[in-house]
Parts: sequence; structure tokens; C-alpha cells
Amino acid sequence: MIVDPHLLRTFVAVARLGSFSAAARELGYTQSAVSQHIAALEADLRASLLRRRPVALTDAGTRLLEHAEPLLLRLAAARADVTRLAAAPPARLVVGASAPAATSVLATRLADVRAAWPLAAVTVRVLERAVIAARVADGTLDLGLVDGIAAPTDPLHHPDVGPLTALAVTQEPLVVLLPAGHPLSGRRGLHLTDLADARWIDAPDAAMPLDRLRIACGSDGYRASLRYEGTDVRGLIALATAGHGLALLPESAVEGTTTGVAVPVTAPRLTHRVEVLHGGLPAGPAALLAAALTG
Amino acid sequence: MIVDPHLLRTFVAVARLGSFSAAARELGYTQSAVSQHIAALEADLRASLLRRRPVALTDAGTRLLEHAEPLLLRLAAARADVTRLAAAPPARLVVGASAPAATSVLATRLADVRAAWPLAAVTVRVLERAVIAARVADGTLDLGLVDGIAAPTDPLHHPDVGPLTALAVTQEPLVVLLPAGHPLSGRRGLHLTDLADARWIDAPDAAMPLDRLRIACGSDGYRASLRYEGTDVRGLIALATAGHGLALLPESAVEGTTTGVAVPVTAPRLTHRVEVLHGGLPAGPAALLAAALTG
DNA sequence: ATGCCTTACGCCGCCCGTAACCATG
DNA sequence: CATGGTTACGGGCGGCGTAAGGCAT
Repeated sequence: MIVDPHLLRTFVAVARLGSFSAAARELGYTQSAVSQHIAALEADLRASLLRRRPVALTDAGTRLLEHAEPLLLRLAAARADVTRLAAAPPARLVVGASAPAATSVLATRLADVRAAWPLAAVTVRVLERAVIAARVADGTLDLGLVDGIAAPTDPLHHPDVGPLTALAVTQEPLVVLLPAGHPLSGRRGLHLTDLADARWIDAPDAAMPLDRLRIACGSDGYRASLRYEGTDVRGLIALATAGHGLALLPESAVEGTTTGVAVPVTAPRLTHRVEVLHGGLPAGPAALLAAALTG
Repeated sequence: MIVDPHLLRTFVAVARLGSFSAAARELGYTQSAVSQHIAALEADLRASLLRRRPVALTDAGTRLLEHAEPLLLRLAAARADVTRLAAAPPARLVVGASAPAATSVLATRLADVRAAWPLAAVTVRVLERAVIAARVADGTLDLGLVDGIAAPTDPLHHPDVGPLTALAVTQEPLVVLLPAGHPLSGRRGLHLTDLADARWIDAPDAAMPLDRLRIACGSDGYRASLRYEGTDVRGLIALATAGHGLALLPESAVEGTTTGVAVPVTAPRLTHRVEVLHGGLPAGPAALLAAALTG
């Protein structure tokens, strides 16, 4: 009746690694067991999930994978969440932050956090946005700081991996960074919709990912002419001011930049927002620390 | 390592029924097996989940329940989703709709649906908003119609039970229904924020639930002076126009009402929105029908 | 011929039911 | 004392490993 999560875990491993034997090694099974797992899953669901030799997902398999990954995540989150309730608050704090806007917020508030909860060790881990909520849910992180684009009062949209509490930490204007001589560089404000066809730099780990922008604007534009994979804002600023494309950043990220011009976004009404995430224990240490961050 | 979903299912049943033996009956187990399930779960998570005699949830149990229910839902959804891919499109269509705004939309479009897909039997099931997404995900419903409050371009927020496709069907202004002699009845438009402390009727199944309104406005107000449990709008309109409280409705719901005054909501900028939900198969019948509804 | 997945088969462990036990109203 | 949860124990079954069997490259 109920789909066996062990089989799902095996299925996910096989799909990711593209090999039964590699999945078996990773999971500590024999190759045979993995084969039986997949066979059992296919029999249970009465659908072929994988094509063998070479191993590739069928349509049904692709579909199942979309369910299986969040499912396993939630399963881990459930365990972590309940266990966390019982366990004594540990003398350590692991904070995950999306880079670098959220990290800079953390830097300015970390003193408050340390004051609120004198901990032996604090670890800050810079991670991509998508995984932070998951790591908070499964207990790998005690606290998460995530930034994103949202209308002024709207909360950010986090992947649903369990009951998490999200609190706004900061909210500030978005700016478009232009090279010094750019035709628009004299403007006081910009309408993003006018820039849908401009040359953009997609810097998902250093600035705002363009796909988020597309979602926020409901537009197909904002295509990247350059992709910047890294978390160093200065590198991004250098590229943008050298004219390789526009960059969308929170206002604070461009403070002190003299080689380019940062023009605020005036429409649509979007802001850069940082939220802190924690597993919503009412009076736990994470909640205290979250309060210290928002206060 | 992985929390056994069978144990979770038993746990949910016990929590809901407040009894081990009742849960055993429902699940087709012996009382002993249920006891062993709960014991195993508690041992696995190293936490006490239930107090016995009387059976009541502990804090950890409450927490686990929040995870367990969506988890089991997703598990069912995963099975249904994959199975649905393989199965031939059945000659039947089950549509769930939140009452009554979404239902009336369905009434006006059902002819298009029948034209797009000649089916032997069409069933319309009126359900509360919260369960529709779940029933679409697990295949009980082929299509869901859900209404809600949202800012003009924003999508509705549906519970995350799997990869569902949501498409806007209609969007129309919200109105506040006032009795004829009400001081505000002469107004051309109303600011909802001015009405946070007014006397409201909470009619979750006939109009907009006030808790949604509170979320949309980020306000603690809009408390109910009367709760109306039913799906008949005419009954609600009668109560509102008789002065028992204000009602928040989509404009179309009050068409033809002469005993009261309906004043449009002008701020904040919120609209009544109906969306159709289906399990996102690209070319399946549900997608065709969804297109017929939106077209 | 050699990976790589599948099938056959036996053993171990888990899970459920029976039944005796115990606690609480 | 009765109702209802717990504990003890045994049998059945499912799942994993070993090993042999296809089947491509």
C-alpha cells in the first residue's frame, strides 16, 4: 500500500549515479539488492522506471524522482525535528547563509547572536539558496539566512520541507549596476520591464539569480549574456562595470563602488529581502538567535 | 535510519482517534500491533510521543504529527502520480471545487470541458479548500478548482503535496457586503484596513475565510462575530444584509442582490482568484480540460 | 571476454497475531 | 471488574547476500 522509502532512496541513488552498482556501493548494498529494489518498486507501481544499459529514467521514473527527493528530505526532517526537541541544546551553532547578501547581514548581527547565546563554537557555512531550507529542516543547520526578491511586504517563498519559521531580517532596495558611461546611468530610477532585453550577467551565487527575477516579474526576458559562478561580489562588480552586462544587486552590495553607477529599481515594486529560517521551536535557542538577528 | 511510514500511519491514526484500539480497528491490525508500532516509533526517535490513558500527544508527538500527515499525503501522491502516467485516460472526470465561488466558475465553463473531452461521466465534488490540492495529487480528483485571495498578479498559495500545475481561471474584485442602511454603504470603494475592527461573518465555505484575509493583510483584526458553516451563499447574504456582520465576497457572488449594498475593496489591492489544479502531465486529459477552463 | 544487470535460492530477522499480564477508571 | 494498553513468544514472510545466469559492448 505505502511506497517503501528504502526503495525510493535506492531509486534516487541509481538515478543520480546512473548505475546500479555505484548505487549499491554508496548505500552499502550488493548490486543484487539494488536490482531487487528497483524491480520491487517497478512491480509495486506497475510502471517501468528505468531503462537499463545505459541506465536512464523513463517518463514515469522522472516523475517519481520529483516526488522521491522531497519525500526523503521530509522524512529526514521529521526525524531531526523530533529528535531536536528531546536533545539538550548543544553548545554549538551552525548557520547557513546564501552568499553574499545574507552573509553580510550575518556579519553585522553576529555579535548580537553571540551575546544572546554564549556558544563554544559558531560555524558559518555559505550554501546555495535552494539547500538551506532543507538543511535547516534536517538539523544540519541550526539557522539559515536566505535572501531573495519579493514585493515589499511579501514573504520569500521557501521550499516546503516541513514546519519552518521564517522571519524577515532586512529589506532594502534593489539596484541595477551599470558601467559608468551607460546610456541609462543618469537615471534616478529604472523600470525593470524596460530592461528585459538588456544584456544581463547571471550571478546566482553572488547576486540575484535571473530565474528568480523572471518569476518575480512573470517575464521570459532577462536572459544572461554571461554566467558568473562564484560568490565574490567584487568580481561580479568588476565584470558589470566593465560593461559585460547588467547586474541586479541589493543596494548595500554596491556601497563604495566608484567605477560603476548603481540605479535603484523603481518598478515593479520589488525589494531585496533577507529572512532567517529555523525549525519553529517556540523557546529553543534557534528561536532566540533568530530574534537576536531580527531585533 | 529512515522513519517507517507504516509506523507514521499508525501514529496518525492513533492521534486522530485518540485510541490504540480504535486505530487498530481502522487499520486492520490488532491492538497489540498498534502498541508495538508506537513503541517502535518512540524507540526509533528516542522520544515519548503519546501519553497513555488518556491518549494524548506530547510536544514531540505534536511535532511529529505536523510532519507525518503531509508525508503520508506525498507518499500517496507519488504512487498516484506515477500510476496515472501509465494508466489509460479513464472515461470519467472527477472535479473538486471549493464552494461556491469556484463552483459557479465551473458551471459557466463545464460545457467547454465536455466539448474538449467527451466523457461518460462527470462528477463534481464540493470540498473545503484545504483538501483539494491533496485530492488532486493523490488522484482522487482529476481536476481541482480552488478560490482564494491574492494580489492581482500573484498566484494562490497551495499546500505543497507534489508537483501540481496551477492555472488562473478567473480574477475579479472583492466586495464587502453591507446592510442597506450601513454608514459606509454610500462609498464607492473601501479600504479593508479601516474595517479590521468591524463585525465580520466568518463563512469559510461560502465566502472568503477570514484567516486568509488576515494573512493577506498581515493583520490580527477581522475577527468573526458570527460563524456561518455552510456553502449556501444566499444564506450568508441574508445574514449579512440583515446586519449580523460584514461579508467578504467575490463580486459575482452578490450579483442580483438588492437587499444589501456591495462595495468594492480598493485597498489593499486584493482580488478574488480561481485557479485550476491538475497533476502536471504535459498532454494528459486533465491538462486539456484545464486549458478548456482557462480558455 | 568482461562488465553489468537479473534470477534463483536459502537464511536471517522483523513483524504481526495470540495470549497472558497489568494499570486505571 | 472491565476496558484498554503492554509484554512475551512463536510462526510466517520478506529482504538481503551468495552465486549462477543472460546480455550487451
